[in-house]
Order: sequence, then structure tokens, then C-alpha cells
Amino acid sequence: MGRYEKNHGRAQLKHKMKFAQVAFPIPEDITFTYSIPNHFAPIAQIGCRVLASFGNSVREGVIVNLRDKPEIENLDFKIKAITDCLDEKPVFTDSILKLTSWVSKYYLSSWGEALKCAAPAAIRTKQRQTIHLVATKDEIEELKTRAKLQAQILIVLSNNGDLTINQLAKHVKKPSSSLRSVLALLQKKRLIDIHINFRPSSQKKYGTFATLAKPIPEIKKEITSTLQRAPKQAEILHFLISNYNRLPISSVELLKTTNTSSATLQALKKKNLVELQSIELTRTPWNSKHIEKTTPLSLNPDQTNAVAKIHHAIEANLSQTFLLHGVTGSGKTEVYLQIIATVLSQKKGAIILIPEISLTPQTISRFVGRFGTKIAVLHSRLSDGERHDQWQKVHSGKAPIVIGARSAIFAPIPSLGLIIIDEEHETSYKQDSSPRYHARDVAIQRAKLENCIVVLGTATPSLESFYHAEQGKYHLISMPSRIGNRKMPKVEIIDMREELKSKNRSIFSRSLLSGIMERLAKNEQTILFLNRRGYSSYVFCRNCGHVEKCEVCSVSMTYHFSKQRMICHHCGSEKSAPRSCPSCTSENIRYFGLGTERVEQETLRAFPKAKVQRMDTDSTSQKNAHQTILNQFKNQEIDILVGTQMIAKGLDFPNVTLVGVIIADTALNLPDFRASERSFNLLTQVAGRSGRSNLEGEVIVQTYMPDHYGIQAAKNHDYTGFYNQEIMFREALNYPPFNYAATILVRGADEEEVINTAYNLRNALDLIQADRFPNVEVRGPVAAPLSKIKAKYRWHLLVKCDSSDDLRETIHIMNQSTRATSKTTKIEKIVDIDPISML
DNA sequence: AGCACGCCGACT
DNA sequence: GTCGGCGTGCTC
Repeated sequence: MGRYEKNHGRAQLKHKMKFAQVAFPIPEDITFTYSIPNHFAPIAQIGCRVLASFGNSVREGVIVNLRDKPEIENLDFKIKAITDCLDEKPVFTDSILKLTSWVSKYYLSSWGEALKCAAPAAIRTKQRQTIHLVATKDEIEELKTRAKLQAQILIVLSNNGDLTINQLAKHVKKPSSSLRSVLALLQKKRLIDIHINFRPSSQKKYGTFATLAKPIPEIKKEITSTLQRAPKQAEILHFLISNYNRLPISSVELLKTTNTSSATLQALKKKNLVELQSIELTRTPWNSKHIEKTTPLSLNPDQTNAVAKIHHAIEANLSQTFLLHGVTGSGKTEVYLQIIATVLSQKKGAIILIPEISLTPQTISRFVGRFGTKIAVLHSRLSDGERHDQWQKVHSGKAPIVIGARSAIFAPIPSLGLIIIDEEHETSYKQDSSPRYHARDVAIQRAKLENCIVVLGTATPSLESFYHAEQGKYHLISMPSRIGNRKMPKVEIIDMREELKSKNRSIFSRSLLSGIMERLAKNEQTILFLNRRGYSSYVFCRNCGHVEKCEVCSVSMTYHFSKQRMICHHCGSEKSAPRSCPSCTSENIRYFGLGTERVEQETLRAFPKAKVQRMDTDSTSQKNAHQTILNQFKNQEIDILVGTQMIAKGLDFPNVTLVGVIIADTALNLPDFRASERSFNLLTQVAGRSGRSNLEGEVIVQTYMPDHYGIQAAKNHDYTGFYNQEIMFREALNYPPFNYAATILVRGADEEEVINTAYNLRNALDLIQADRFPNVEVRGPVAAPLSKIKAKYRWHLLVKCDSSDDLRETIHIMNQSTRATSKTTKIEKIVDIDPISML
């Protein structure tokens, strides 16, 4: 008896039902328990994506935990089984699961949402609904008289078989959105079925590759005998023979270089001289043909020191954060390249984050030139197919180096040794939708989890990072000199008030004019920078004071000359440019404030013979415009480049010897505690575009606030001076990095409801503060500086605290206690931990 | 997030 | 009398 029972028991144990806890991308941070059918048991591991019936649809989620029995004993619901397991091998590694879990807790989102961020869209499945006819002919006939659309849909289905909603919409000539309710009705009446199919959002790509089907001597014999009168075929064979060591060769390349057609190749296949095979391709988002291989450059003493320090930390397997503070042109990239090489030699991988705006082919080629196929690139402009392939390349371990924008911080590198955050201070590292994470802070967390090195590189460290370095939390490495001992450009500050006094009403100061003139004479190039697009930033009636404002946003509209229209830079809405005041019909209406379009025009007027090009989002909307302009500039087909932020960062053109900042104080007066920091950063970055070769550089900064410490520090290339001044203000006003902050934005179409909700949140916070967290300080609510965007009013609160945990706990409790109130009234509540913008 | 359930106004 | 608007609450 015992024996049988024992065996039976063992067998049961082996096939014992397993349960999975699944996280879905929903706002609530909870997991759901599903049973795992036996046939999925071997592959349904932690980190696999699964499909499971959730609510009333089948949705994609991630297994975050396995257990032998459901967590809860007294179930008041039936546990469902997983519908499908999408991965044979988990796509989320243990460390990515831990990291995303941390992200969800720190930024108060759900685990599912954080996981969704970590997996690029291209490896996710796409849902496709197909509509299947169930109704009989009689039922359709019966409907014809009273429900025409319903009958029409059923008839279309009976004629065409199963269709997707979009296909159906085309047949009945209605927008697919309008069909949803009708289809739901038909489904309810059981006249149709709606099937949900899942398919991967991108397919594998295959290419044809050719090899020789016979040994070379035999082929050669063939060429001289049977192929005498088939020169094209012989040519292909010759090519294959001379490239024997890299066979199989892509048929595309083969046909292109031999200038033959596929028919010729097919003929060779028929004669059994060439063998064609289909091989899975990895789509490469860069053109490797134009990338030159580079070798490590010799380093200057600063660089040597930086590499040595980081190298040592890597060798010693430490987990440390370095702040690499190197002035513009100090050669940070070469340092990156050499420490990546160190990590590679340790059989480990690296992630390099670069701001989206700087992820240009030039940047990528610098890394590809050194490390070739070991690199994968991940950013938003990849096609689905490219992203899929790049991600697989990382996941499979074929690419130990990842270059990418913010979300690449979640790249599944099997053994991570190094994370580099280039331009650490850049605001684009903060995601502006949930989870609102900062890639730099996620990187530091990831480094803790995976015991690796973080290098934050920048010419203008964020106040937080430099403070942490001062406090000893990060290791500071300075590179105060430019490579080749080039001088920092000379910066001249021009007080535009003085220009006015001297009756100069032009947008150019006399210095800037003569500076440009000099460069034109010497055939050197000039960059003119202004951080605002368009022609005039506002239109004002001198008679009644009316300002043209956007109807759905609280901002004045910008006049765009090329379109001859007024455009709102926040919502993109347009209207015609007024000739007379829309309010009082007076013709005394004036266009004020300037943007890049105006600068371009004034430049052309002042220098009619110069080749001037403007570069901003308006002039680079076409697909390759960005690249084309930069190439022209590089080839010196452009004398003067006028542009916004876009030209402030990372560009490296040796012939640029003058940078003119048209107005430096546009961002200086914004109601944001980081306004000075941002202006200083921007000025320093722009100034860094000048004098990057042996030619000495000059920068002319025009301003109405010449005495502002941000501008003065930029003039003297004095980061420390700026930091010391700014950090004092932060401390006095108790702003980060001296404590932790969060903003809560309340947004909605009804201003009164927005205000009410905001005050309710304040009350809730006050209660929690009084009850548990005396160290929490709540400010507001007040109308946000941008008080209305896209017809939604915006009010916000600021919460500060000396403890990050207490701050987040306070808001977490507030979220729970006020959940109902905010969801009822279409009022959105957006919590931003460690906000970077207060607008 | 989606999606259904449920309760109140304008209509064949 | 019903259709359908949106507020409310749940999803293993």
C-alpha cells in the first residue's frame, strides 16, 4: 500500500499545480494570481510575458512570482488559468525585475507599468481583433428593416469572411471608432463573435545568401568550359571565389557589386554551382559602410587620470559612481571608449545613455567605429523591426554594448559592468509619463543591484550631482582643460541696454556684427543661437493692450513668418496672423519678441552674400533634413547657422570660431527654481561649440541682464563659481539637493473642479502630515505657471521633506485616501517624484 | 488602463 | 416606455 501511495504522491508533487503572480500595466500596483496549466509549466518562468484573461479581455502581463499555492486561502473568486506563455526564455532578467520593482515603488507607479517601460514596444505583442459572423441568413433579413447598419455589417461579413475592425470600417465607409458600440451590441445579441488574436509586432527578417555549391577547382573548370558564353554568371562565380573566406554572402551585396540580376544567380543555382540559403538578418540601424574603424587615441594627462581611476574601480569590481566633470572639448568620449574597452576585457557589458537629441549618426559612429558589431542601438526613431532585432541582440548576449536614450537603462545586458550617462544634467533623462523616472537615478540603483560602475559625464553637472560629489557620495574626476591644450573660447558679454542707448535698435550688437563680418572674411563659420522658434513671440495691440493668445492654452502665440500664421508652441494650434486688433480693430498692432526665423531674416539682410541656414524643429521636420543641414555645415556650404537648442549640444565643427547668443536671458526669468541652472548650462554648452580646433574661438553673448551670476559664470567658464552661488540659494530656500521634493499636478477642463480637487489634496496631505510626518512640508495649491494647456487648467502643489521615504509614503497614503475623488470628475492627478520642471 | 454595471435625461 | 450618457468600481 505504502509504496503505491508514495509513488502516487511523488507523481502528484511533480505535476503539482503551480501558480503565477502576474503584473499588468494598470495604474494600481497589485499583482494577480493565475494557475499555470501543466503544458506551460516548463516554460512559464518568472520574467516571462503571458496572456491571461483579465477582467473581460485577454491582456498581456508579466510573471513576477511563482508559488505552489494561491497566496490567499479564502478565495472569493475563481482563479483563472494563464491563456498563453509568450516567451520560452524570460525576457526580464532577475535584475530587471528587481530594478522595475524599485522604479514602481520609488516613483509611485505600478510594477506592470514599469515593466512596460523596460520592454520596448517592438518585443511586445500586438492585439488584433477579428469579427466573425454568427448570425443566420434569416436573422440578417430580419434586421434589414429596422437596423440598417447592423444588417450591413453582417452582410459585409457574410461576403468577406472574418474581418478586422479597420477592414470592416472601410467596407461600410465609416470611421472604425464609430463601429465599436454597434459591434458590442451585435456581440451581445450573439450575432457576431469577436476573436482576439495576438501576434508579434515585428517579424524576423530573412535574407538570401549565396555560397559556392562545389569546391573552387571544379567551379573554375566550369567557368572555362560551360560558362564561356555566360560572362555574367562567370562574374558572380569569380566574385564568390575571391570572397571565399566570408561566404555565405548576401545576394543583395553580390548582385550590386557584380552588377548582375537575380535571374543570373538563379541560373547558377539551377546548374547546381551556387547554393542559396535563407538566413535570419539582424537589422542594423546605422550604415556601417561609412564608418571608419578607429583605434584608441593617446590621452592627455586629465584623460589618463580619469581612465586610470575608473579602470581601477572596474578591475576591483567596485560599485561606485563617478562624476566626470570635463569642460566642453575635453575629450570625454575617448575616456568613455577606453573604459568600455576595459569592461569588455572583463567579459562584461556596458550601457551608454545619450540624450535623445544627441543620438545622431555621428555620435553612434564614434562608438561603432571602435567596437563594431558588439554594439546595439536603442532609441525611439528605430523602426519596429530594427528595435526588435537590436533588443534581441542585447538579450542574447551578442551585443555587450548598448547605446541608447533614456529607456535603454533597462537594456537586458547579461553581465553589466558599466553605465555611462553622457550629459548627465540633461532634462530629457526624466520621463514625462508614468513612471516618471530619471534615468540617472535608475542607473545608480541598477548599479547597486548589479554591482557595477556608473560614470556621469558632463561639462555642467546638475546641482544634485555636484553636491553628491562634494558630499563624497560620488567620486569627482575633473578634466579642466581641452584636448590639445586648446584654449576655452573668449566670451564677451554685451549689454543690450547700452546698444539701445547708442541708438542701435538692431537685434545684433555692434560687436556681433563685426564679429560675423570678420568670420565671413576669413571663411570661418558662425553659429547664432536663440532658444525660441518662429518669427515674433507675441503680437500686441498698442491701442488696447490685447495680446494674441492661444484659445486653449494660457500662452501668447508665436508668429511664424514662413507659414504667415500664429502658432501656439504648446498645443500646436494655428490661426491667421492679424492685420488689425481682433479686440478693438485698431491697426496699431505690433509684433514683438524674436525667434530663429527673424534672426535668420535679419542675418540675411545684414549679410546678403552669406550662406545662412536655420536649424530648428520647423526647418528639420522632413525626414533627413537634420542630417542634410549638418552635412552642409560640415562641408562649409553654410557660413552662418541659426538655430535653437538643437545646435547647442554636442556638435563638433572645427571651423566654427564664433558663437553668437542673440538673447541669453529668455529662460532666466522663468518661475522655476532651476531656471538659472538651465540657463547657465545652455550658455556653457553653446559656448563650447566655438573654437574646437586650432583656430581660436570666440563667443558673444547678448543680454539685458549682464550682471546675472549665471551669465557672469558662463563668461568665465566658472562652473564652481556658479555652483557655489546657486547652492547657497538652494540651501536658503530648502530646495533639492537639500531635501526631497514632489509635485502634484491637478489638471482638468473645469477650473473650479481643478481648484477644489487641489484643495482637497492639500487637506488630505495636511492630515497625513499632522498625523504621521511632521517633517513634511506642503505648499500650494497655486495655479501652475502654465496655467492652462490644451484647454485644461493646471494647479499644483509642492511637497518637500528631508526623507525621501517619508515624502513618498505621505503621497502614497494621499493617493489611496483620495482615489475616488479624483477619478470621478475627469480631473487628473499627476504625481511627480523629484520633478525637474515646476512649470 | 479598459470595461461593464448602474442610474438619470431625450427620444423612436 | 427605451437608448445611451457618464460616474463607480473591479479585474486573479
